[in-house]
Amino acid sequence: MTGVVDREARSTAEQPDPCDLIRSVLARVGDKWTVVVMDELRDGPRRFNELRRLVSPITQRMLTSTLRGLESDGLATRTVHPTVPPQVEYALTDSGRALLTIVKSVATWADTHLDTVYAARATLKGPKS
Amino acid sequence: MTGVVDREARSTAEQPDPCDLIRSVLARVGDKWTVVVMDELRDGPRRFNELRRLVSPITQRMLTSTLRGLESDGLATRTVHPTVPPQVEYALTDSGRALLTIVKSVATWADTHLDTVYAARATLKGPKS
DNA sequence: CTGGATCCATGTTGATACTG
DNA sequence: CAGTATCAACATGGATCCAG
Repeated sequence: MTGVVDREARSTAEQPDPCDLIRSVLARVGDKWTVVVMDELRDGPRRFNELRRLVSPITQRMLTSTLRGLESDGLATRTVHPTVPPQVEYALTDSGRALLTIVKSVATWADTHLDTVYAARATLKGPKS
Repeated sequence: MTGVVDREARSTAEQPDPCDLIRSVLARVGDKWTVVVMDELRDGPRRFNELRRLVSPITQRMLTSTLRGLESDGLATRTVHPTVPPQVEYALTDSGRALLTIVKSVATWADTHLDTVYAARATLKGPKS
């Protein structure tokens, strides 16, 4: 990532390392469920089981852990409504929304370069030896 | 990813599923080494052990596997020079370069939202109970 | 309804040694 | 130089059961 983020620029609040953060973000959007969940939050807040249904075959454990991940990076918020039965709403933050936009540009990239990718994969499989 | 890629649009060459491809790309850039390696290829071709040194504590096994991954998605090329000792050069393709650009926008995002992320992480750790 | 806790199968990574 | 092969450590995800 040289040249992308000035590692020594920010004066005092020198947290771990910007590069680590970048990697952790990439790892997060690279995991199995995060992006799908974020995408389901694009139109507004969703409740836990609502997401569970929308994201189809995700397990509770994974949904919980995915949401905790989003929350812990400030990409989504968790709002508990003290009703009975309990209701919990999740919503994207502005940060999350901004990141989702970037992720969608990856989707666009994929769409644009479909041929390249499949061609490359096919070549490695069996170019007729 | 609803709305990003029209799942049914492309007529005949219906490979697996664009969504799968998107996920596989996200997973690739989300892994530990891919982006770092790509970034080292940004200024031109590099040889195997050259990359090995540049990417510091990467193991041969991981470098090989990372490069194979890039190659298999058409993000980088592998050129063998039949000299002795053998020389192998890796270079980004145009696709790879385009993807790297997008990834760098994630880096920019991270830089912009540093505060949000760290604040969220700190909040989850110990908001003074 | 929301989610914590546990167990377990599987995949991924690193260390190390060996090869054309 | 540029890999491959093997094995062990670890992380990840799913299934299941329990609880506020």
